[in-house]
Amino acid sequence: MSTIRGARERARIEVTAAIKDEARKQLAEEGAAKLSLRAVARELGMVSSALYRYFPSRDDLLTALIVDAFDAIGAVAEQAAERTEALPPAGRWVAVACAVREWALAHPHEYALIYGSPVPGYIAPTDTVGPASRVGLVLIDIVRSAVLADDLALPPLADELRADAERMAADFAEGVPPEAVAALVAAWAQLFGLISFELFGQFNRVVEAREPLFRQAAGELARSVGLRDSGTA
Amino acid sequence: MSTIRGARERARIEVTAAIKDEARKQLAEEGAAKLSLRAVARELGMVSSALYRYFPSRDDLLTALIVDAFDAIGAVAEQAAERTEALPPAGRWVAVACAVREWALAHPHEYALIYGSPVPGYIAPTDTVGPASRVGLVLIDIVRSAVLADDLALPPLADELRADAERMAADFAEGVPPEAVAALVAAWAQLFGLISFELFGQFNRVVEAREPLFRQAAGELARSVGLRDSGTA
DNA sequence: CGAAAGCAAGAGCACTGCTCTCGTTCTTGG
DNA sequence: CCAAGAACGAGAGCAGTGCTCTTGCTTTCG
Repeated sequence: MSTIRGARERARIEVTAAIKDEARKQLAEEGAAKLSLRAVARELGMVSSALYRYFPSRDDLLTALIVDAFDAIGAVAEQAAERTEALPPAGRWVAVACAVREWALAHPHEYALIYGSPVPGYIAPTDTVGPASRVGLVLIDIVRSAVLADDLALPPLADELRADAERMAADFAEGVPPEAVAALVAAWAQLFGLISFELFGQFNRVVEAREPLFRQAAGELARSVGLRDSGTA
Repeated sequence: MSTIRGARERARIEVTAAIKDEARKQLAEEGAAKLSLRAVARELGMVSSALYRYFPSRDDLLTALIVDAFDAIGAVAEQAAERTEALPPAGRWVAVACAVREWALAHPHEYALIYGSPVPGYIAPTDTVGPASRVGLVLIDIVRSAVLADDLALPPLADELRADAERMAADFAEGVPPEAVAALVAAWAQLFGLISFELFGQFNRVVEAREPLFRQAAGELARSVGLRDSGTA
């Protein structure tokens, strides 16, 4: 599959990429709200209606950017995990968290696009769920690789939570005990809460030492999912 | 101050309130992106230009809604804290957290307005910082009221964080030890991370038992700031 | 009472997303 | 190989937006 049949198909791929690049550029400069199809077309030297041959609507363009952003932040997380494979799990956890945070700081508008308020009538197309889960899967993997070596003492689960935690474990975190899965999902959300507060201005006039605070909190989150600082393996 | 001088002034207040109400209604239905000045004016039976006598721009209208939303969620938090004054601190913490979450679930678009991605060129007018800090102040108060009775064992702070934590304690959390202040600020962000993930769809197809998960995580966050479950007031 | 300030209305500008039509160009099956 | 058909870019146009400016009317107040 994906063999390029002719000049037309090749051109289509290139133009599609050019549109996304220009859109990403405008997104980085002005934010999603100011992203204008007409401005993108103008900058590319084509007329606005021509753009609809490639994206059926503005929302579809945004969706494409969303998928790309999820993939980018997912790739960053995966790379950080690979790069630190030798480290103890808690260290890997913090490394992944810091990598994600740094990507967010470097691409604030793209981060806002995927972890801020859903922009349009917030449909969540099915093609976003795959890329969207990559960061989470990295965190799960780190915990999974550690859970065998470490007998963890996690807080017991309430009954209503236990059943769902077992389902989650079966669904996407096989081999991880339910207590850890529940803590993991919560820690996942909390990690992005820290990043969002920093990025969206909630820490303005409050926190100055943001990187140290993030490291400290990420380290505590690692503990909360059962990773010990002096973890063996 | 604030004595109503005449019919004109009284009318101005009423019209301003009517505009905000209609805007809030449209915000709740369609979200901030779709909020249209012209539609608000239309619904109110006036012409769009007349609206500019009351709000100099669309962003100013949004800012007014933001302030109101911060006040509303702050009031909810304060009420929850008052209502549970007799409970042990950890219980109050969870009660406040749940109250905030429930307000968010009931007013998703208003929540997105204040804790989602900053909508316009994200200026943060000075008149928003007061209302914005009310929830945080409630949490600080709970910890402060408990810190005397409980000798807490919190993780030590890194050097770069310690200085800032001491500054924060002096600035807005007098009487709370720096370890608790750092944990508090992080827990504050993490709390809203949990709410945002649930509200913005990140938990779709992942977490089903969201309320139990939130309670569990909020309880752990209470522990993380030094509040014991069996705390003796 | 009359000047001044506050107000609503309307027209208008520049911009947006999106649709439709019309020639042109490339692709492909008979 | 060439004609039918699909893909494409350009342009005009529609409905909607935020915002400005001018024009009269009404309320306020010296």
